[in-house]
Order: sequence, then structure tokens, then C-alpha cells
Amino acid sequence: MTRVLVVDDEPAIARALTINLRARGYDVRTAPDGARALAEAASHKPEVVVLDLGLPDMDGREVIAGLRGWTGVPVLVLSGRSDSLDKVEALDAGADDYVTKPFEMDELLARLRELVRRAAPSGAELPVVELESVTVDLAARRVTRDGDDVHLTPTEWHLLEELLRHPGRLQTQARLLAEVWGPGYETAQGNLRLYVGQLRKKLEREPARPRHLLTEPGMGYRFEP
Amino acid sequence: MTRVLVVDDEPAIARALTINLRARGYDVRTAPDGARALAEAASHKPEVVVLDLGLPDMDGREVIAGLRGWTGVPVLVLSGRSDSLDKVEALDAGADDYVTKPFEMDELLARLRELVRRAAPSGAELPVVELESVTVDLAARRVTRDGDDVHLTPTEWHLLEELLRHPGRLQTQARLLAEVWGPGYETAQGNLRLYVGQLRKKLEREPARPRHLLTEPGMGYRFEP
DNA sequence: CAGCGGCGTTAGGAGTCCGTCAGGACGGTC
DNA sequence: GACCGTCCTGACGGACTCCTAACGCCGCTG
Repeated sequence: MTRVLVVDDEPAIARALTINLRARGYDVRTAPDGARALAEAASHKPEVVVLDLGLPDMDGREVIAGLRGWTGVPVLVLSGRSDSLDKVEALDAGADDYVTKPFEMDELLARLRELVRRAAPSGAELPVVELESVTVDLAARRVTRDGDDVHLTPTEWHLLEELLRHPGRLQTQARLLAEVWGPGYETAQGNLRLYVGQLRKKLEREPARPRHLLTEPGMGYRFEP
Repeated sequence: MTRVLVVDDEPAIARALTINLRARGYDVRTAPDGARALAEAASHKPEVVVLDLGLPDMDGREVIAGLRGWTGVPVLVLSGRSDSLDKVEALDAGADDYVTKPFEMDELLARLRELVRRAAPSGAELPVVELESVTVDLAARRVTRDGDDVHLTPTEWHLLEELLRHPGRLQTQARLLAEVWGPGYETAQGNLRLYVGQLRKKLEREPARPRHLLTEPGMGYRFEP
């Protein structure tokens, strides 16, 4: 279920968006201002953000900058003004798309789908990853090993997803920590080691000598298909 | 037509260079001192600069600094003295290659061609570098040799990256040490030799007779694609 | 021919990073 | 209020990386 964070200070719009998105199967959370939006994003890791530019406490660009500091989550900007200046500024600040209020719900939903699809290219290309005796179905959130289901905690999922999404490429510990744990956890390497260990125990045939979840000492980890 | 700026206060040398370069199809302009060299470079944007270090008005490093302040144009240094100190200083200041007077015209032309050729894809980053049997993927942080993975330590990566980033250009030991080990390690040349040796052992077919990680005695190292 | 400086290589110890285990805190459910 | 799963912290061997020192080699110089 796709997690989407709606940031808007007008309850009417927030509620309308929530209802429509829930009806389409999204997992919706809302935040009424920039500060709570950043806190919410850090704790629940949405896969896409809908951001109203007219917030009471922060400028829209500041919110985007706060997100871009640690995550590449796609951001869809909502603007009350049709004038194009703030649109350019928002896109410059790192937004991914733009919709002007009043907006057609259908158009917003279409752009949202597009953003999610674009942000998960490998997820769309490889929804299922096959290892020797383990099958990982990213879309269905399911892992089987020798036919039996394997249970993964949310954090384990998030970490595994981050690794599988870039097969063969080294992911630095700083990047993994920022993506999975959010900002402020850049120094919690012990945590990372712990969860990599758990994933290996659940997925690798010989956890002591991993063949797919590889360590690059001093740099990070790499998923080898 | 490639624009070349020749900076030399000796008319004989300037004329000889002009004739030879024009014969090869270069668009040549000359400047007899540092001040006019900078003015000429600013107005005509040469694609490569040949710079004599023994100018009457400015030190060679000042000229290079004046260029580097606003352009990355490759600079080939001409040095009158075989004493290597001024050459090292010029290279540290940002020069890309050097030739000692008296020089062979053929050698100078060859080095000039190399500099122009390598500067052509300026700004474009090269994520993967192919050697004979070795592939270096900077983005994925991965090296393969005859299909097998080659493991590099963080320091080896850092050094290799610094060399690969300036193909064909000479990197002084001081520059490499400062980039990889940070300030304060300018005197640890033993360290540099050690890691260059390790890279050669891992990447070169004949580590004793390297073909890509070349030594310039007294100067530094050069990556030859 | 001896002396010298720069380069390449080897070996060993100090320090850092990694994997693992156990224990406690937090939040949600019944 | 008790239970359970999940998450985080700290501590400990072990593996890896890094740096230093020393030696042999080569080209150059006096």
C-alpha cells in the first residue's frame, strides 16, 4: 500500500484529498504545517508527498529543502496562485511536479500515479527478485524461502527494498541510514549492522558467508543478484 | 578550428610555435607576458593554453591562478629550467601537463593534442572507464577484471577516482596527497607509493610495467586511458 | 666507483570497522 | 494492566584496513 503524505493547512482540502486517496487504496497521512510535515516524513517515510505551498509556518521551498536533505521522495506541489514564479521556484528547490488550485482531482491522481511509477522504476521492472532458494516480491511485500513464508519487520523491509532497488550498486551507510531511518541517524551504524545481520540470517543460505548482501568495509553494502 | 593561446616572451619560440601550430590547423594567438595573456584568454576563450613559466611580469602560478579563477581550460606548461621545482609548483597551481625546454616539437604537439582531446567532453562525467580487461564503474563503486570482481579499499577508491577524474593529466604528489589524505599529509609520499603500487597490482596486467597508472619521476602520477 | 635521492615492495603492529549476542525501552493489542 | 513484537543500545571477539619502517633497485652525480 503506497504511503502518501498530504501537507495542507486547509482542513477542507486535506479531508477531500484524504477521502479520494484512501478510496484509491493509498495509505494517507496528513500534516497541517511544515514542521509537522517534516517530522511525519521522518517517522513514517512516505513514498510520495503532496505539498501545499501556502503553509502558515514555513515557506514551501524550506519544506522541500528539509526533505531533500535526506531523501529523494517525489514531491507534488499544490499552489494557490496560478502565477508561474513560485512554480519555478518550487521546481528549482527540488519539487517533481506541480498542480494549481483549484485542481481537478482526476488530474492530481494521474500526476501522483505518474510520480510513484517514476520513482520506483526498478520496482516496476523487477517486482520479484529471485535468489537461490528465496523469492522476494516487492509489490506483494512477501518473501518465501523453500516454499515457506518468511516474516520481515517494517524496518527490515525498508532496508531490503533500498538494497534491491539498486542491484549491483554500492549503497553507502550514510545513504542507507538516511533513507531507512531518516535524518539525524547518520551515526547509528550499529543499527545498520544489526539489521543487515538479520536480513542475512533470514535470506542467506550461509549468513556467515553471504553471497547476495555483501559488505564493503569502510564504505557500505551491496546487493548482488 | 582549435584555438590555442601561446604565452612566451621570447619571440623566437613564440614564432616557431605559431608556425608549427598553424601548419597543423590550429588557430593561434600569442601573448608576450602574463597580463596580456589573461586579457587575451578572457576575450578569445582559447581551448588550450601553452604557457612559458619565465615571463617578465608575473610568476607562472599567478597566471594559472588567474585562468583557473573562471575557466578550466587545459594549460600546458613550458619550463626553461630542468630544475623541477617550478614545474611542480605550476602543476600544483592547476596546470595539466609540462614540457621542458629545449623541447621536441613533435612531443609538444602530441601532448597538446591529448589535452585538447580529453578536454573535449568537458563537464561530462564518466561513470564507467574501460581499460584492456578491467572495467571501473565509478557510480556503482565496482571494478571487474576478466569478469571477476576486484575488491578495493576506501583509500584505494579515493586515489583511483582522483586519477581517473583527470585522464591523461599529470597529478602531482602534493595534490594527490591533499585530495586523498587531506591537508597535513603532504609529506607522506611513502604512503602514496604504497597505494599506487596496490592499485597497479590489482588493475595492471603487468604491475612492474604499468600501462595506465604511470609514474612521472620527481613530479607525480598520470592516468593513461 | 661510491654516494645519494626517488621509487617500488614487503612485513608487522596499531587502530578501526564489522558481526553477534544479550538486555531494556517503547508502542500496540487484548 | 499484562503480553507481544519491534526497535534501540552497549559490549565483546574477530576481521579488515591503514600507517610506519625498512630493504632492494635504479638512475644520476661527484
